Amino acid sequence: MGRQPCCDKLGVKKGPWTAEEDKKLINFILTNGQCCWRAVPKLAGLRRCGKSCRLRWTNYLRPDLKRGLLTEAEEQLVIDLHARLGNRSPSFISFVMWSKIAARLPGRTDNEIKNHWNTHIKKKLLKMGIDPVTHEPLHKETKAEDNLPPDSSNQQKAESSDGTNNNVEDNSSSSPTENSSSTDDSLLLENICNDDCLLNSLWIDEPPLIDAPWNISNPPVEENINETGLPVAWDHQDNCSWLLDCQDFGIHDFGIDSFSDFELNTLNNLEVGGRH
DNA sequence: AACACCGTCAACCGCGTAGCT
DNA sequence: GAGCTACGCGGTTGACGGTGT
Repeated sequence: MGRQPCCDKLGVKKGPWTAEEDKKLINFILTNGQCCWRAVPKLAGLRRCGKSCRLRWTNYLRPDLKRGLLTEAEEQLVIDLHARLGNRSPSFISFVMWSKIAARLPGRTDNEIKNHWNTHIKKKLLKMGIDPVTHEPLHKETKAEDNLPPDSSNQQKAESSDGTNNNVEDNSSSSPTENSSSTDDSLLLENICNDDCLLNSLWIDEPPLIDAPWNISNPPVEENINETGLPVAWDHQDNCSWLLDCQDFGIHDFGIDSFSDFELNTLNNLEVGGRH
């Protein structure tokens, strides 16, 4: 089937978002909720494609987003989840479900976690002598691959692990593979750190435990709070004081009736500072 | 001071697929 | 069941800021 572009290429703006655009998008979503992204740009008066609007919203403008570096605990969780989810694709090409991982980390986006993985965690693991893809010791990699096809190498290597890497990866060293039996999966599940229902919730179509994207009451971590009590990420907007209004909303569903006229007016009356 | 290099991350691209007709 | 539309996802790119020379 032919695939149409998500938007008219002509007249569609690309590149960094301006504060003005952000304001328009937030204003629109606060008013109308999230629906039909394709129509959003037109209705919001933006010269962007719907996809771009969705991305901007989910990765940057959502009021519940924490920003800043991942905490140690978050990082460990990402590593742990990556070890378990990374190779579950039927084709067993490395397939990381960043969105699933992100669902376990309140206030974090898949894009953010993906970036953090590629820029920080990957290097960290490599430095520790661990293959960030297989979560196996690097020195085993070449040995095992001599005798085994790539698809079946993980289990063998895991079993032959000498346990020299006493890090979080150790208990996740048996990345699932195509040949994983249900027994292997059971073993994996047993090893999951303090939430056995984790993978079930990820792999069965169950709502994620963290399923309240608008749970503004979820406090940002301390180190991400600035002197005004706001997430520091909001400082990144040159003028994002107007986002304050979002925090007070009962916007679990972001319905139009979730905030007051005053708040809407505040949004409308904000001075738009230049961004970037 | 000027330039090159590197790291980070926001944004884009294209594919897969759910859902509708 | 086929065709189409829209959305969500992971991979990738490129702009920008920081650091080193």
